[in-house]
Amino acid sequence: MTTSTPPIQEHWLALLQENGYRVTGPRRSVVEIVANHHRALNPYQVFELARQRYPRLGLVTVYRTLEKLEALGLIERVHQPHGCHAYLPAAVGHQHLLLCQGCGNAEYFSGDDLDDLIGRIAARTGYQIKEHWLQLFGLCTACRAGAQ
Amino acid sequence: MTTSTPPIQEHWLALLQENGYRVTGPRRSVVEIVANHHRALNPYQVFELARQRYPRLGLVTVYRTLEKLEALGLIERVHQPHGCHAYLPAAVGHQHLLLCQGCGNAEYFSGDDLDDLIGRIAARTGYQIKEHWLQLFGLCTACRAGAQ
DNA sequence: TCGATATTGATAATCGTTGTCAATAGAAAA
DNA sequence: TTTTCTATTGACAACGATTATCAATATCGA
Repeated sequence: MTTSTPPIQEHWLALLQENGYRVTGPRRSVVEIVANHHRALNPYQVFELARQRYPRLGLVTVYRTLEKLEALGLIERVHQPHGCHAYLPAAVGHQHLLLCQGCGNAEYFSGDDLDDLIGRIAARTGYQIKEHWLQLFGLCTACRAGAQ
Repeated sequence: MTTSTPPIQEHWLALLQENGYRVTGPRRSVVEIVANHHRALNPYQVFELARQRYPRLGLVTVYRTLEKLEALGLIERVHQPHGCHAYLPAAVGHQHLLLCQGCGNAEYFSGDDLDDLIGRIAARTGYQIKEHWLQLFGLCTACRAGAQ
């Protein structure tokens, strides 16, 4: 039996390659961490985790890699009450975030139903609404059970 | 004719007083700026504006005053794509933000209608949802007309 | 295998924010 | 009013997070 590499990770590395970037050891380690986590990680957290794979890794390289991944639309910044510099694999299409306040787990959901609300607000205020942010915070099933 | 001081400002100063804080020149200048602006201002912007009223004002005092105003629930932090450290006079009750991408103007609106959506997501995901953030971005009437 | 050059890590520089402290000023009491 | 206590102030230093610099290194096409 062979341990297969998660496809997301390979996709990201291929995309870096296709865009003229080199695929290096440090970048592999960063991609591996961010692509396979379900919770928002800030640059230092990524550094600490990725360093276990690639011990010579420098923090600066983490910043630079995250910058490129964000530019390619592979990750996106998450705003939270405590810190606005954590990243998650980007959603497919336009989705919203559901964050667990217990374990930090993040899930996307699609909330198309906002159109009505947005239409009403637009009509009431005269604004032309171009974008919206919606995020829900709560406790996931596991944390509800555990944190009783 | 007497130029009357806006009531919000007086209310804030009174509340500072009631909570055992002293009402000082520097604080007056900060309160005057934040209480009377319709757009989110970061500490340095507050500093620059308030300094016009009270030239000896120090930046550190702005930070400390904003801290107190936030603790008293008089202002709240606004998260935006470019910067998460700007403040606005707090909403009355639970409201959402509508921000103009042109002039930066900020308005609150109530979006009670989210209950349905939140209920659906809770049912679908098993999460117990405790909080939510909703922000709309767009162009206000004036900016729509001007920025043609 | 080689070579051009993108990338790296170490270091320094910068920015925004918070801590320190003597001087000052608010406000209650005399 | 004047006095007195002490919260508050601004200047300065310290700090953490992020960005710039640069010689050494590693990638990947030739």
